[in-house]
Amino acid sequence: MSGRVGGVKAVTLADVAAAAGVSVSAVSMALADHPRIGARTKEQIHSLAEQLGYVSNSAARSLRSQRSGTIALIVPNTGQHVFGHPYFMQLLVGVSEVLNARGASLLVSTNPDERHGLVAYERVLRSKAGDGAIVASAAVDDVNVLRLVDSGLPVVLVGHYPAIADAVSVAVTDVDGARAVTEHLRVVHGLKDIAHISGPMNHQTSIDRLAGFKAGLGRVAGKALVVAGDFGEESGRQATKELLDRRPGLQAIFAANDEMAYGALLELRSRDLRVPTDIALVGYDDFGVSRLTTPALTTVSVPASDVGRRAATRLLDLIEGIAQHGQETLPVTLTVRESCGCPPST
Amino acid sequence: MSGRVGGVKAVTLADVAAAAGVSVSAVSMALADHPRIGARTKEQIHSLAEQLGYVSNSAARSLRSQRSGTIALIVPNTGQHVFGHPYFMQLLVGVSEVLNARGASLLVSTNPDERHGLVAYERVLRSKAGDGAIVASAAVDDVNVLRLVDSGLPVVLVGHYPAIADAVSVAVTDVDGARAVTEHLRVVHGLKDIAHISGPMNHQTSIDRLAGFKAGLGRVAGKALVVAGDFGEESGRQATKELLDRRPGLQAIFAANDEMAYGALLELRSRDLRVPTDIALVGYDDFGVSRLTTPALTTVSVPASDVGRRAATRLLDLIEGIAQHGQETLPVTLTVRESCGCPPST
DNA sequence: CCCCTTTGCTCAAACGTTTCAGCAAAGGAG
DNA sequence: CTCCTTTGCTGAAACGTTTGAGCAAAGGGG
Repeated sequence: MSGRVGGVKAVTLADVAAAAGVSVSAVSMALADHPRIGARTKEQIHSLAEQLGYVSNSAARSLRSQRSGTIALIVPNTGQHVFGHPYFMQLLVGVSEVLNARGASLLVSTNPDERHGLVAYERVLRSKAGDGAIVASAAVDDVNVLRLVDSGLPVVLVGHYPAIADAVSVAVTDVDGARAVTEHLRVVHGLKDIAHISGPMNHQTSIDRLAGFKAGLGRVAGKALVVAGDFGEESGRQATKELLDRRPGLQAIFAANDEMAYGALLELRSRDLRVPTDIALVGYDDFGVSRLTTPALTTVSVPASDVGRRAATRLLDLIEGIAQHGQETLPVTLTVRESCGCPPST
Repeated sequence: MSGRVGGVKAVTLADVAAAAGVSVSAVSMALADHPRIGARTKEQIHSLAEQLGYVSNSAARSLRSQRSGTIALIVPNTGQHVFGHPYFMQLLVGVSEVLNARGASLLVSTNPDERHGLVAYERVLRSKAGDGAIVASAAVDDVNVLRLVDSGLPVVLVGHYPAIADAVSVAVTDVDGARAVTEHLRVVHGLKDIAHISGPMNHQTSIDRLAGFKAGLGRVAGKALVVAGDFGEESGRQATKELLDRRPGLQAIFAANDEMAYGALLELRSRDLRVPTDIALVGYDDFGVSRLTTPALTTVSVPASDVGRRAATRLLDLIEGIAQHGQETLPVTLTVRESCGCPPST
């Protein structure tokens, strides 16, 4: 055993060729199952390669074939922000499932810090480290997304980007979901005074959910009270403070995601307001633990892993030259639990 | 704009060289800040490269320099299993933070299916796609881990591997944590009849937490009741059913992770057993939402993102030739909330 | 004024693959 | 027996980079 760190002596095509007594090309072609290599030779080379533990060098292969076999998941946010949200876990589940099935690798690229929106894109885009990219959770005003799409590199966007009409993207019916949950509060529970804690307004998701909220209010929309958060739990708590101070008799809060709803729940608890008796609360996303809180949170279920699956599938198809067109939209579903005032289901 | 999919014309060193009127080597050396290149030339080349949008081709660079600038996070489980656990999110947070800071990329490698423990390792190990690997959550009897460590490739193991004494690893004080939480139940709350829902016993984490549990029971250890789960919520629920059926007057349940504790909570609720009045419940991990359940879950906080940070740091150091020795162990902390019987903290 | 060092660059090889053109041998048709 | 096709392989080039050797010019010491 060599004392050098990382001193693994790699087996190359040349080693296999020498052992088999044929040329390097023959080995390469045999392993690629090229028709012009004899069956006997192929068999021999295959078993020899196996025996020697040959694995093709991915750098050399990529260089020569202009194909890395890797796709990048680009998230223009810091690591903390990204992985902190269960949404990305679900997305990753779907993406990695498809990539595994199709023999591709996954490069996860996040931004070092909030300033350099560029970095995450560029690293992958230019260096050819990935054959294509899935871009998740970019701000609507992020010019880099546009540049990336325009560059001709295969890219699938996660989410709805009205500004980039011809992009290939996979989104969910956020407007419908937000309207549905709002209407549930208004129609089923007869609540009129409903406030919304929105996400950051430079994200389309926030815009859509806000639009759905307003639509769901129907003709009482004039009373709409909206405070923006940042999708983080603490911002949900802050927003709730503000809402309660501004509108003491508030009947319901619709938070644009579950994490902010948790923050709201904490604040409501600390003010001894009972959910849903004193005030109803609903969230959005339905990741992980919404059903474990007390009361269990009524929310909108977003099929994030399906989104990941579709995004990965379409990206791989795109890379393989199968044309993909426009926006694909997956439906969300209203998940009624107790925090809206409905009775607990067993 | 070319009509071809992915038809991005890459700018190479040769293009920059031509524009600058120097050789390719000069450009390469200038960009690498080699001392034998004149200051004026360097400056000119740098601005020209910037202007043309040159980004080095990562495949070519890797091939020539035998360095990919990428490290792999290997998780010998399927995508679903991996990302489903908040533990990995936290790990990823730490890992990606360090990698970003040090200019490395992250390749996430999971297993296509449970059968082929090999695949996840091999893909990265041999193809040189990664300069090193962080292995998370492997079973203790996984021979591939041993092979990987023995291969000489830089590897950092997450967790405690007694069988591989000389491996570089980052773990947490699981035995201490489990003992602390058990002792809390026994000493502070005076509970004697405590059961444990363990994780799968082919994981060291489960073994350590079980050992800590037994240690924490002290001389009442004879009464120890243990049922194994699989770290999933549903298995926690099943285990709880079994425990309650076998020991009706049970005073407390210590689940080896929070997810199984959630499952236990669900089962206890459905039997109208009140926590902590009728029975105490504690978990382990403290990810995300343990404080949002009702009652808030007493648990042991595992600094998973710190583990990720340390693992990544040590791996990069290892790759750079800075020797790393043996096991590093990070402390866990007991996080007391309400489910053990302690009063709620405001 | 000559020789030696330093400076600033160029040349060429190498990393491990894939792929295309080509060539020898074998087989088949006439 | 000759010519053409097919079969089965080899040789060489190319992908874009890094790097060590080498070379010309400039500078400095004697």
